Amino acid sequence: MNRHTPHVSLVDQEQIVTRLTEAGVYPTSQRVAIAQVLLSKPQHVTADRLQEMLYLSGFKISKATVYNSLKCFVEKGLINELVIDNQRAFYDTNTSHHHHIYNLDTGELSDIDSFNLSMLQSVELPQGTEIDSVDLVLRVRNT
Amino acid sequence: MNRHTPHVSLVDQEQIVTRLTEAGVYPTSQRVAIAQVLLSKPQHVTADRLQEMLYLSGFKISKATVYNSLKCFVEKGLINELVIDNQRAFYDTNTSHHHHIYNLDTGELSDIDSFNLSMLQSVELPQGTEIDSVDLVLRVRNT
DNA sequence: CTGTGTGCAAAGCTTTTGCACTACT
DNA sequence: AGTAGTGCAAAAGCTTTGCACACAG
Repeated sequence: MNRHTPHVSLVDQEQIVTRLTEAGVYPTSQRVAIAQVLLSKPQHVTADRLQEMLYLSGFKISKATVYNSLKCFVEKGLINELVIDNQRAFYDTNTSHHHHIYNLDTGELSDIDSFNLSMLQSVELPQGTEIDSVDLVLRVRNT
Repeated sequence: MNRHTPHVSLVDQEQIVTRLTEAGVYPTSQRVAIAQVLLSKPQHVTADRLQEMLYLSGFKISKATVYNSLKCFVEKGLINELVIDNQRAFYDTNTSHHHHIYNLDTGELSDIDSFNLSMLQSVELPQGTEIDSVDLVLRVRNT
């Protein structure tokens, strides 16, 4: 196996192409590579970390393309963009409704299953608006 | 009143100096100016907007100093830094515990009084960590 | 051959750093 | 004069834009 051969199987590639197409994303080679690395398992990544992972898998894709692809995936509902840290965006492959624990010391991000937030029903929204999402983040520190 | 005279009273200045000193912040002229404009009323501002407000009040302070002062105020508990939008930090002069409604269409940010989040007691925190803060943001869109 | 849409270098933001300078001792 | 700490220009980091290029019809 030479150094340009990505460590992925054809089966994965076909599944990914199908998944992208069904979501309405045109499956270019860059997007397929990104989706293979990103969607392979439940994870929270930054654009920077994703580019690094792509590089380690043998793909050389510009940061602009990584960002544009992530944005495209978010718009089509394949992943979620998280607002966790003012310095950088995190992308979450788990699109089901859940919340997060963010370790301010280590940068580690973990999931909390969605719990009942029925008390939100009593919140008065501003005139002419509707809820897009409810984001809850527990920020923790090492003791 | 010439154009270099800021529209603030001496009484305000003295109160601000006292408040900064009590919080452990050395009251330099830039910090006093920033605190006067920032702490004059409950509000949510970005660094950029704050610099603009300072300019309109007759103060010319570099963006680096605005950022460094805001960071200093956050560390001393005078204001809170909010994580609301991946593009920029918001600073909140209301340091009591409460949550936020963010309008994705207009960028408008409003408060929700803190409600009972007792269900968080059942959340298992990662080993060796303690809660620093609990942030809840309702993201809304115009209908 | 035409038009739609992509990939990426370069530009544009936001935020941090490093150092000259100030203000106390 | 020494020292601790500030203000800001310049640097760094994150994200978007604009245009050359590729691909489908």
